[in-house]
Amino acid sequence: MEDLTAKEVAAMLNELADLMEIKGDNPFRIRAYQNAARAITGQSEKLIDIVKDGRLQDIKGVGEGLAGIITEIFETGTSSQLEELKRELPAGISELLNIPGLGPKRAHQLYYELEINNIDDLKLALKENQVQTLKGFGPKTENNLLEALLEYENYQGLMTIGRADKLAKRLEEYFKESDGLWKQMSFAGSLRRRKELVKDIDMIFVPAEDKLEELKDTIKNYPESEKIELAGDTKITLQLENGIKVDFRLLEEESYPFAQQHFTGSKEHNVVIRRIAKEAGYISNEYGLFDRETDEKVTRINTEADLYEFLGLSYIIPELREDKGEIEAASENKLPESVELADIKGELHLHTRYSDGACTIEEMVEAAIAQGYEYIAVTDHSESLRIASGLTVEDLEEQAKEIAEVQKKYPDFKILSGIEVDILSDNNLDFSDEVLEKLDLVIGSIHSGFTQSEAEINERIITAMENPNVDIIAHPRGRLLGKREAYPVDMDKIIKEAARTGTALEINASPSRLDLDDHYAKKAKEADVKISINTDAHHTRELKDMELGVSVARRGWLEKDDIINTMNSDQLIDYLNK
DNA sequence: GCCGTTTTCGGCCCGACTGTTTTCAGTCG
Repeated sequence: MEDLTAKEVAAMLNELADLMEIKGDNPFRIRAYQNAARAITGQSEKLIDIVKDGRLQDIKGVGEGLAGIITEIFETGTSSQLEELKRELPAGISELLNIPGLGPKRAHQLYYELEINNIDDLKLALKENQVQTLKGFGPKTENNLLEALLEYENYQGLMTIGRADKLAKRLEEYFKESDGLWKQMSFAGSLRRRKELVKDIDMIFVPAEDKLEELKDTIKNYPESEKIELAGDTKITLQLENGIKVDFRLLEEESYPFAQQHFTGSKEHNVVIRRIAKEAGYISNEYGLFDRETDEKVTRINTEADLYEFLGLSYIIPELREDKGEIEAASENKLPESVELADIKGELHLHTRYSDGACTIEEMVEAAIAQGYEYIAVTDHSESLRIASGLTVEDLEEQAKEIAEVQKKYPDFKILSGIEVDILSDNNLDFSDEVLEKLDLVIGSIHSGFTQSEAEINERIITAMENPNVDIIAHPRGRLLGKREAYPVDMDKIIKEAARTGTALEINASPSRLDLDDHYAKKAKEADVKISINTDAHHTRELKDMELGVSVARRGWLEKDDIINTMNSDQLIDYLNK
């Protein structure tokens, strides 16, 4: 039996689906493959265990056929169907589908009529005007595809939610200057669902009376826009620098709640919502909910919550709308009571000038108080992390004195003395137990030895968790979003051991980390592992990143009680002393 | 290929925009 993750198997099923699409297979069959790919990644159990027990068909979306394919992948490392398609279609062809405006039908034509089987071939053919000779293509399509291809080569990534938030803020400020032109304005899409990586930004507007045209012009004149991608009656797409797109939808006021729901997505969530509406005898779209017989609009829906209620569901927060079990839970009234930003009572991971932070202890305290917190833990780096001027034992004693001084000035606020201690490559911690014992809070983390094997890194983390002084493991996977992959680590094992040793795992809220992510945060909850949401702030302003960490927690179905820094300071101190 | 309080067949979400057509196909979200 091959050792594969659900994600790896899902990638194979999606590749199968892509190739089947290009070949021209039955679209419903293709969707079944895509659904199954998503369904297996949404499982909390390890996929290999489900396969071993022969329980694949218990997963909704996996029937006899796909269970066979998935089992075959585990037994042989691949699928004979996939291998056959790969023999039939060249390797680079599925990448063509990544170019905006180029879907399976056109890829099919390009391959079978012009023998184009990769991006480079396509670029050449477009430049030599061969593509416009195909049926259904013309000079405009050819030109659009060439532009899209060049953009794709230039920018093919997703932006982090942190970056998207900054763009969104500038958009919001721009449109607030012309607030007479609209009655409603909101963001939707994956930005509103708070996904860690966002492809584009979606905005919804209800224009003020007689201001539709003026609003459209204002949108088109957005100063950061490099190109108007498309502009219709109700929809405008702008392209900003680096190929980032912003979609605008303009609707009547009575459509607003439906549009919010519709454009927030996800697509998969909406497919199920519309099916439920259909089964109840309605058509659901961005304009309203309509009786299938009479075409009459349901008038008593004024908010998104009304819409969910009408369909027999409790309100589903945007962060959960991924069709990963939330609709079933909503129909049974079993949704989590999602943690909120206001539940967070303190910050347990931050840096000061003692190591690589930019601010003093007192400045961090002031900022935390301004944010409504009851406590912080000062957790600078330990000695061996020289790049971040890690503290020696003497520095740590020095710092303890300063903490005591500042504590006197702020009697109603609790300052915990802590450390972010390096878990060294030889499994040892950077400080002795004698040093660690004296501290209120110890965070263990890996900042070196990323090239070690998975077994070695597992062992490092597990050894650290077995040390009774270690309270939290920081950024457990070590990834930097869009920059560095996670080091090899078996998170299922780490979560199991965290439960056994009573160690909390961190959701690192820094926009470049978001580690744990929503997926593993959910798994941790299901294993009864406590979570600490920490910003790892190196500056007072970074304490505000907490919102991103809370979003990850909300996407991971976490509730207040799953998170240690929702406790008040007395409860937290009790918890840490246990 | 999956699914079932219309259950073993016959469905499978819905609409906007563009470019290509002359009533629509393809793509996207």
